[in-house]
Amino acid sequence: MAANSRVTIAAHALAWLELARRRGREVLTSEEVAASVNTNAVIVRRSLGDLQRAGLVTARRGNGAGFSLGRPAAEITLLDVWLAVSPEPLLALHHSEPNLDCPVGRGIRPVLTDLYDEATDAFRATLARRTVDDVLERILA
Amino acid sequence: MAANSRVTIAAHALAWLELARRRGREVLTSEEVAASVNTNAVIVRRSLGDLQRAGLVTARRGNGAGFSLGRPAAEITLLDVWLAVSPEPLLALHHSEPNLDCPVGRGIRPVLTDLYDEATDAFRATLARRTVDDVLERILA
DNA sequence: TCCGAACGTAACAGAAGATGTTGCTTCTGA
DNA sequence: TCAGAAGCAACATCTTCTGTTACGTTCGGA
Repeated sequence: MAANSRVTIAAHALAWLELARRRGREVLTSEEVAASVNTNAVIVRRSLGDLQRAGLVTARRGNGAGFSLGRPAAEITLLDVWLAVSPEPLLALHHSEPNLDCPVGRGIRPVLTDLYDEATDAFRATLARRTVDDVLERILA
Repeated sequence: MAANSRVTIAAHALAWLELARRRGREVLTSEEVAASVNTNAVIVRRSLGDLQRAGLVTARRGNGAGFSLGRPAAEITLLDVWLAVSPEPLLALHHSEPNLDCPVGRGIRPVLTDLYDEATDAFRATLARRTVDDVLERILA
């Protein structure tokens, strides 16, 4: 399958929550977010559920319920979003253990793990420099 | 599915080809590579086929055939490998077009594309600093 | 205290991709 | 010509993602 689009859905929802907030609407329902993202409300609730667990949004239940930002949009980085919704590493090791009788098979996994971590750290550091506020400002520019 | 392991398979195969070369074996069959990676020979041929198209290995057919490195291991970076085998972007945009009646839906895609490209470039730059030779040296260290 | 709106979540289906397997074709050196 | 090995297509299986329905849960307000 293609890379998953969870970061995109989450970033879209957060930017939309921030824009609504600026317009005086502190709370949006999953239906309202889903209408902008063009997906199902359950997908949004799942995604925002991840963000809630990470403290990026708050969810109110009951009558008049919905989601709102858990902290200022300028203090939510794309790295926060990525960590909240992306459990998978960018690159995977072997599915089945390599042949340990071969020097390469015996030693390659920690080596690749280190190298993949280096690259992933660079990826994360770049995401950490951009916030939901940046995203919205660029959209409105 | 989890992130794919094609880069891992390819890097493993290349490191093994280089080690074999140092030991005096210029050519390995897909069966021999598969034995080290612990997978099927067809998987190896598919993977090395990608690398061949990128010029990283050469394949000889016929009797006594097999694969060998297309250029020195110190001149094959992990970025070369990644580009040869990874067609998918690290982060995907929306599966279905967002709602264009919403300001966020209308403007978010190019913004996220730019931000994802930034992060992906950082990831690539890190991979570009490591070669197959580095991988093998670390394995043997 | 009850009701309704909306979140939380489980269950399921469909689509797509990755891996693995078999079998056949093609190439080429000996 | 022959045998070994790559190339390649077809298929099965497994997993993940997305989408959908359904139902339980929570809580403000009448």
